[in-house]
Amino acid sequence: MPSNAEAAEIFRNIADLLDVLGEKFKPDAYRRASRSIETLTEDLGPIAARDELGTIPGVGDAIAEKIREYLRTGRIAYYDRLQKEVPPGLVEILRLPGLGPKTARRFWVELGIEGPAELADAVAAGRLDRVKGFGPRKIALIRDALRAAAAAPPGGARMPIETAYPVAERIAGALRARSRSDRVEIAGSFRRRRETVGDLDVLVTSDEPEAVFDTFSRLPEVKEVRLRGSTKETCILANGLQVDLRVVEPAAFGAALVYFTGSKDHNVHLRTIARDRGLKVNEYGVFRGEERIAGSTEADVYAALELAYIAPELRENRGEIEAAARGPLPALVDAAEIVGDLHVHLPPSAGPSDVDRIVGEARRRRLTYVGVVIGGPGADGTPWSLPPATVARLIAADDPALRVRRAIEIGPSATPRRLPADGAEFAIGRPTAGSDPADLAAPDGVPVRLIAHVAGAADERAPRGWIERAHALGAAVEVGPGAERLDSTWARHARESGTRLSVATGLGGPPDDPTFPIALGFARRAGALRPDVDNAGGGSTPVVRRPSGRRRS
DNA sequence: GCCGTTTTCGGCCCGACTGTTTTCAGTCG
Repeated sequence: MPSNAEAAEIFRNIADLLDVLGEKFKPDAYRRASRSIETLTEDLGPIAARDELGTIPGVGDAIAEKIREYLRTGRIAYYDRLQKEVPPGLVEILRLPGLGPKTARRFWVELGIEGPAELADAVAAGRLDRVKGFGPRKIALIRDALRAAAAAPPGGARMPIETAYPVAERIAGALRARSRSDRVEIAGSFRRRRETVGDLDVLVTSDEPEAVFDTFSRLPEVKEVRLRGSTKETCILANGLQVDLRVVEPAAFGAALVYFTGSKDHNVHLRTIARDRGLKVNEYGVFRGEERIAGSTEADVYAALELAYIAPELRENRGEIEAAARGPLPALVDAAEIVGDLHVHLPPSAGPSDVDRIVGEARRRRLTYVGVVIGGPGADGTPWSLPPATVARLIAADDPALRVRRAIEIGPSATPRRLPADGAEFAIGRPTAGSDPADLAAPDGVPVRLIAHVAGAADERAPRGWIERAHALGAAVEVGPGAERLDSTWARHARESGTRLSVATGLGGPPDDPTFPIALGFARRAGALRPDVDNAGGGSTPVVRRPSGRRRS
């Protein structure tokens, strides 16, 4: 089954192989095409069917033809040929930290080394000592890299943003509290809210870089300092994540934030625009000749390039720059606009005090309504419901400032029968393994307000049917923080089909629960505006479309 | 291999850091 991810990987591998062969510009061209394909919102198949492969940034005639070949046959002959030409071990050498194409090629051509094992033998035998350009430090670095690669599984794995978020926030918080730094911001794909992050780019303004580096290096999360200069430090965390910390002056903070937030292709496009306007842009600012004309804020940088501000979540070079050149972009849904959450869970054993905790937190967050799930099929499929005393406390908590509503969860194959459906005011559809969206229906008189998917549901990778069902029921689709359960894909499909989203708030979770910022970011990446979001305020969103004849509180 | 309100040919982002150097090459992001 051809996939965008696999095609992107093939083109990335082609770039590596061309690197080793000493090609100059082709590797970058293939990498650019690979990154474009990776961030596509649509499968390659339909794009090819419409004959629109050429509209993908970085894809020209030659790569379009290779994509068609891949879609047709599942293979690319050019790739197969390159793999025969270059020993596979050389690509492994290329992927060792600190070793690049030039070095790998020299090993191959000058020493006949074709893989990591032969390289290790050469190091051990001292064959590298006599080679020009290899001093003792370099050789030690190679030895370490080989040892690390042998000990660790093949690295480079990206981490789900949900996993990286708490540690990223802890680091940022520690830097804010313990150093004399004025501004601390985590940039990179983390700030763009990609589903996964490869590393963390932390940006700090301070007039004492050394003190910032000292604080950072001593954090308990930091396992190893890999390099340290006057403006930059690179560390490895205990969980394996790499963190690049940079200290910049306040006058350059906006420019640095743009630069290190990326994406790379967004930046390259910005520089092209700058050049067209007779300007230069780098991480220090926008320059006309020697004069810096912008740099302290991101808005200044975009304005100097005659562009409207572009939200980080949109910076993927998918047309956002062209749109910003035409005028202001529509405002994406904002954290302050989220006014409620209809899908708050309490465990079946929860008591009245748990209700108070949830309600208190909802008030602190200035929400105007919450829906609490009082029953549904449990993880094992058997029905459960909250104890009557807890439900009574829920009803009592309802007041004009915070409307509290009761929900039940339903699934097509496991519609609960022994639930207090009597007290439920709306239902939340929950896809279950192997179930058919068409079968999803709530008990009589109970409106379905939301369809929320959970990890492990069989159809979560093919959400279209569920989103269509939500659309037909007039329900919203919940967006959560799960990279692996493809929440951001759900958000994109829902948005493209005009189905409303609901942003999960993580209400009731632990203090460092990343649910809300990530779910919100996924919605924003999908281009969601306030009217697209069911739980974003604006006055037009009734909490529940209530069946007629019901009590009103 | 891609791309074009300077171009269909001749460019291709740009700066920090490291190691090995007597002024620079390679790697990384």
